[in-house]
Amino acid sequence: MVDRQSKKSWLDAALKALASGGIDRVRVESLAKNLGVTKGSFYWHFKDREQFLDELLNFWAEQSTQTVIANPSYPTDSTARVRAVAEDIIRRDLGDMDPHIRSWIQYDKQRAKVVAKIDKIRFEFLRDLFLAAGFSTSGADTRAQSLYRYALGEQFILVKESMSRRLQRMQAHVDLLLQK
Amino acid sequence: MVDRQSKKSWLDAALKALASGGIDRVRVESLAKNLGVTKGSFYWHFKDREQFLDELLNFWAEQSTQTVIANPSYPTDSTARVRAVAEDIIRRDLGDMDPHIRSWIQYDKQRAKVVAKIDKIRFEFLRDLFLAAGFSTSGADTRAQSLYRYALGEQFILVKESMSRRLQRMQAHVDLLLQK
DNA sequence: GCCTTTCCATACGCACACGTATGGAAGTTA
DNA sequence: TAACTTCCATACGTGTGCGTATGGAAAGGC
Repeated sequence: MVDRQSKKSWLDAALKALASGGIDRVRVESLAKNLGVTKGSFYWHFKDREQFLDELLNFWAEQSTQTVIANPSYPTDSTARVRAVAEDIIRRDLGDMDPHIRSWIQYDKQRAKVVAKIDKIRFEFLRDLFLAAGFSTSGADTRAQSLYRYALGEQFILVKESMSRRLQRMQAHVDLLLQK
Repeated sequence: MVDRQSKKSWLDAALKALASGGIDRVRVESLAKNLGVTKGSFYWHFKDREQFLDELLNFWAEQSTQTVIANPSYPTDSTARVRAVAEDIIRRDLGDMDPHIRSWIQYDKQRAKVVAKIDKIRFEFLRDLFLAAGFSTSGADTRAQSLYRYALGEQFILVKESMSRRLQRMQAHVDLLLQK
């Protein structure tokens, strides 16, 4: 038994390729080469490339809801929580794969629905943070939207800065959001 | 003289194709079909697809600096100007082509430099607005960054809302930024 | 009216990537 | 050990899109 592949190994390789050069680099023969096998393996595990991409999106969606939301180590103080989450968002780049996924599904209405759901879940998570921090329904709503758009914008801005500066900026932004 | 093509007509067609389905739909034979000619025309006007894409990016860059910045009809009152610009950003989707361009050049470091310059120009424009509105250097800086990231995030968020609601949200965001 | 330049059509070769067909090796079960 | 399942290699057909070569039509200069 030398190097048998599973579905997961293909999906992992695909995520890596996606992050390196976009969906255009997620090619079955290319992935096969990276894994040290041939297409034969791919077409045994998956029907075709389209179905594979569907699984890839779901694969990402699952592990992205797990990471962003469920972090038990956030502080209990409500405003401190907001700050901690904001820092977390920058540190892990909102999940790291996010811009690649978004660029990919931008022209695919069907697959965009999956990402829209993720957006909704994340937004509600952020909104609840602001609600807990004592803001009104509409106040929490706009603040959560501001924060989420900021996080998205952060990924597509092309004037890249150092991590410390980005963290600093995010905290300055949160300062604005937390004013009463 | 029946339907002679110019460089510009190719570039216009390319922008349209780019907006409709991303850079993957910018194909010479496809564009030729849309224009009612054959590849022969393309390869007379352009060396190859790569050089064409370079020209396309510059083509966009020129007309995007013109539109966003130079609008003489903005109000003279400094905070009213901020609001007017913010509304303008939403209304014209930060130039409309922006998300398509960004998705395209995301994996192309060379071409990304062009977009980075645009980012810089726009940011400085926004920062000057906040400076004029009486904020300190660092205060104007973070506010301009917040606003620009908001604008970028707006383009990639997948929970699409109505224009009126988006305008309303943006104004609420500006309210936060303009607090003293 | 000829000649040159401008612009495009047609036809071809080529590379890449998908999907399929088929056989076979390695492991599993009986 | 024989049969069967799991997984992959090899080889092939096909479509798509790039780039090139060549010829020709239309327009303008002389």
